[in-house]
Amino acid sequence: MANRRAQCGSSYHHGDLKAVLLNETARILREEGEEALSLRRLATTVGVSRTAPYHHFKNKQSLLCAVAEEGFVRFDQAMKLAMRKSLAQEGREMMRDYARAYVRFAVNNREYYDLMYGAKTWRSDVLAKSLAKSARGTLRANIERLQTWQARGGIEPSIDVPGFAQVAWGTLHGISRLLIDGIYTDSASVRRICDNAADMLWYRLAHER
Amino acid sequence: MANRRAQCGSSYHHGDLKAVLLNETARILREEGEEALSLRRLATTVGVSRTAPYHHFKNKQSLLCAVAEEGFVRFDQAMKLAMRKSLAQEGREMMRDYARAYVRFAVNNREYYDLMYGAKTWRSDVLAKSLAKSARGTLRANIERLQTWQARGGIEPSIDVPGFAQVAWGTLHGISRLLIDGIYTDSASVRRICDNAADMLWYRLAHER
DNA sequence: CCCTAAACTAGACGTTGTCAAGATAAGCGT
DNA sequence: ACGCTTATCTTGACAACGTCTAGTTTAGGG
Repeated sequence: MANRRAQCGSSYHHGDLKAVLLNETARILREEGEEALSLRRLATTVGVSRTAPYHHFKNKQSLLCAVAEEGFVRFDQAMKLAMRKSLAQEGREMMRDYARAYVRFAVNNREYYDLMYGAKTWRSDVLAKSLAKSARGTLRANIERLQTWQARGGIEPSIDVPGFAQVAWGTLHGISRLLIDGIYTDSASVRRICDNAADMLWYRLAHER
Repeated sequence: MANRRAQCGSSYHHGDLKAVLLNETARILREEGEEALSLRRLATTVGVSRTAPYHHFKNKQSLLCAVAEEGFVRFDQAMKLAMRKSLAQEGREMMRDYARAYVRFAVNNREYYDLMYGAKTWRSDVLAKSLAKSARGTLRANIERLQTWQARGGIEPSIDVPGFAQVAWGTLHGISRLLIDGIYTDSASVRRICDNAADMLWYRLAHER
């Protein structure tokens, strides 16, 4: 069971194919782009026959959804880590840290981010359950954190927190997408863009209407 | 030259193939999605051989870029029309109108919007020139409009207008994408989301730091 | 009226996603 | 030790795709 092909020379069973496929898929997406990913080439690269992946994933879309799901796990980890670091910060600086962390993850892990919030992923019914669970869990956690914060007096009581969260998410998502897709004319100053956005969001949170 | 095949029964030359291809492509994208678009099926649907489109477009990507370019034209028209209507408005209401118009266009013309700001379109070198010209022109026009407005005293002088425009674009783009891709949990209240975003943007514009 | 160029077609090649049928190996109870 | 079940992997096949090459048809200017 624990004999990998790479170590064992040439065994019929691979031993760890599923995990290897997930990693190699992410690598190809990152280094060569979505167009370059084909199941056949993937299988060949990994050293396995063309149809072997079908014993671990229903089809190509299912493989991509699995990669997306791993992306959500990594995203949660990255954001938790970033938040832990900036706990002691004052509000505005905390918002800046959050924005930077979000966009940094998106840009540095675009192969995952593309899948996490890609139209194909969400329109496919393959992972409708577990994927939506991961994703909506992330959003809900954010909203609850803000509401706790509001209850403690850190945020104006008149603010509609869920509504704000929607807009904040939209803002960070939009900036990330424009950066990833190479549409911003000066994508050099990512940090400045993030801080501008964060300040705007913080304004909205901290001021009465 | 003016004999269309549809009218003329069966002439060898189609007469209007390029325009028909552009429209039919948009229709397929809108009604059946990106995955359903193949050059062969497109050609067959239009009543022409498989390779006929290649006499009007270098390849599939080139066709898609042409559709995207038409999208930019439509976008400019739609936004100009919307702006003309809300010229007399006060600042905050004007911003709301702008946000609504932007998102409405994106959602109602998703087949164009997807291409206009899709990664494939921008990484492809086919339309690097004319496409980038359309797109960046749109953004620059926005910035200049804001700067004129600022010079007249409608916007705080301390505001960095280009920086603001980047963030505003990101916000509206992000909201549009989340709506189009079906990721927002309650996409029913588009108008409320837009107004929230617009108010936040307006706050940033109208208040000293 | 012919001739050039534009528009279109037919055939072919390599690649893709996926299915069906068969081969192999691991792990289990006996 | 042995056979059975089941997970895993392979080979062969099919239709659809993007695109290339070579040939065919038509329009319009000299």
